[in-house]
Amino acid sequence: MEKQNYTRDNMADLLRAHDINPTHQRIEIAYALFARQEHLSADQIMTIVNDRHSETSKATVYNTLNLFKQHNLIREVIVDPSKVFYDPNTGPHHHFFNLETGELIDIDAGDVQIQGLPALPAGMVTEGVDVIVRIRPSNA
Amino acid sequence: MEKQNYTRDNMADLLRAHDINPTHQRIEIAYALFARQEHLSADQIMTIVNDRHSETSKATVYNTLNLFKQHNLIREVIVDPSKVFYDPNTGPHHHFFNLETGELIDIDAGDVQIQGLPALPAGMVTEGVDVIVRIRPSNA
DNA sequence: AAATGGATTAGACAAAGTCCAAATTCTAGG
DNA sequence: CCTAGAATTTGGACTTTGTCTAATCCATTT
Ligand SMILES: [Mn+2]
Ligand SMILES: [Mn+2]
Ligand SMILES: [Zn+2]
Ligand SMILES: [Zn+2]
Repeated sequence: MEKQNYTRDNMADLLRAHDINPTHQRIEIAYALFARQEHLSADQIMTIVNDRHSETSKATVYNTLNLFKQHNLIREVIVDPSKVFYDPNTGPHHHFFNLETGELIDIDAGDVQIQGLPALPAGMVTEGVDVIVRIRPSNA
Repeated sequence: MEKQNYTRDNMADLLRAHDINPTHQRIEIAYALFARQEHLSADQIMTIVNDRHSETSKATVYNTLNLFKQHNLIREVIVDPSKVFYDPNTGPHHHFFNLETGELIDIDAGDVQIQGLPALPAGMVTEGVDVIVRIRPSNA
């Protein structure tokens, strides 16, 4: 929407803005997610980041993704039973989930209303509401 | 709602009604889910089924749960990044997910309306819509 | 340059789930 | 009742995702 120039340089600024010390590896991982604006698994990110040249270990990929998550730079999407997807979009939104390809497509939450949800159990508050629309090719 | 007498005997009928050959192990696994009407992981089911006496292998637990799912006797709930929950309720419904305890609570879908979802990508049909309300204790 | 604290790493480890070939159990026919 | 064939179950190897730890590396400060 607003800014769409995702270079490695302003990845460092983005990280600093979230109180994250920008290191080589962290910049590469952030760049992989933000430049593409896609939903990626840890394994995909590891492949992308190590594709060109530099080496980033599996431990660092997981460390970094969990760090980004804690600082609200990215969020997780739980939709595939076998792996977590990491999402550079932290704004309120939902997802189409293509059951055929595993692809995720964002749905802006601004246009969506959910009505008729029952009252929360006593002493509970809502942390968030996730809507997942599972879709597949019609000619399947 | 309707029937709430879940005995091992009518588990066999239930399995036959879904074209599943009722074996000892399948009856025990179905009984674990339907008598409790809870959302259980494969590991929890394995523990329950082997608790009293008989032995059921891990392979059979997974084989059976996948078989039940294929025959629409149960459904999966994908909400915890580390394990799948199996749900004896196949009617349309959503879930509260207690982030503290991992507990799932059903929300009947009859009362819930979702409006403002965008059009599906071309050539796609909806397989289902899942709503997950993540909740946590307010005094956290 | 040395010290320090943070970051990264290899590799061991754990947990969920799948796969396979062998063994068991079930079913039908004779 | 007995047996062949089919269906089911099983132990254990294997894969994948993710975590953990102790050693190493690196950046910043003095
Ligand atoms: Mn899994
Ligand atoms: Mn996992
Ligand atoms: Zn998204
Ligand atoms: Zn449910």
